[in-house]
Amino acid sequence: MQNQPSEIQLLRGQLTDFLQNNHLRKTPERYAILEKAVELSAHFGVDQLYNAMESAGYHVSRATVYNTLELLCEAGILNRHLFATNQARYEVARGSHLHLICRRCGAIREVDEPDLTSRLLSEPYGDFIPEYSSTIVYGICGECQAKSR
Amino acid sequence: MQNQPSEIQLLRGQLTDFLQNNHLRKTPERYAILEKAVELSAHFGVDQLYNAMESAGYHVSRATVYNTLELLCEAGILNRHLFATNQARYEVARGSHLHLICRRCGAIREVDEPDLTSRLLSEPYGDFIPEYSSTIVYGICGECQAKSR
DNA sequence: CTTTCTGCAAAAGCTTTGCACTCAA
DNA sequence: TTGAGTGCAAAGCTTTTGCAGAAAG
Repeated sequence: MQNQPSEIQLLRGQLTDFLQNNHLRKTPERYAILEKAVELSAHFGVDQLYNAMESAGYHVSRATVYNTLELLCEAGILNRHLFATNQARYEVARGSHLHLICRRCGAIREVDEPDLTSRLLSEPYGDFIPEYSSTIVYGICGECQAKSR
Repeated sequence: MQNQPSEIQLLRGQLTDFLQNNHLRKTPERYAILEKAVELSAHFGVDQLYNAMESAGYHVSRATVYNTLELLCEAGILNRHLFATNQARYEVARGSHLHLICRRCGAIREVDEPDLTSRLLSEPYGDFIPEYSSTIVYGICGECQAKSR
């Protein structure tokens, strides 16, 4: 009897397929970055990933991090979001949820919304091919309301 | 019989109310920037507004543009979005729609979605007070598909 | 008159780019 | 062997900040 493959195993396979199909190279950096991306909590930024890898004693250049994260998006493994700040945030593409962003402090909260993504992606948009969606509700979080009182 | 007030008249009034309620000053720059913001097509960037004002012979500093656009968001007159680029985009807060963004060329297309906004804003989010929403569907536009063939 | 707001320029932060070197195929 | 990929550092953009001067109330 075989074990169920873990998420990271599936994602590694997904990356391998993507690289092969597109005649791209399977470099150790690409797999290492995928590994850390999955390990980090949701909505990580480039710097966060970079620092996490440094701390783990695995050095890659910032340029490679940028390149690889874009590649992982291209492969459909990660989604790229821009929330209140001008710093790109990434998350593993899974689940259907929206993001609550506080306009004051930038705090991000995730709210499950089971049908939202599939509904947005299944609509007809003419010749535009939808890939993933990003829904943000901007407002003020409880903590910041308390502060301004 | 009185004429219906135009949108810009309503918005000027909205700005005046906001400034008075918050004990802020009614400077000519603030009204001039509001004017241009409404005049510009949807999804304008800071630079676009700045240049438009220069062309019109009305000089304001970039810092003032930044400050005022934030103030107009605070007043609920504009909404601020971050699409694929790291350049903030603003639009007059009206209608309920989502945005299709091409991951290749960054083209923005607006699609009406009558109930989306009200649905997102009326949901219960605990102590988070929702103000406005931003829904983006990322994908590849028809033009870019044609190019890569 | 006082304090907020504006203008200017410098600084800061994220991302991209160019080039030499490395290594996957 | 060879060209895609990586590392490093510099450059590029957008946005923020600090301070002196202008002007709203």
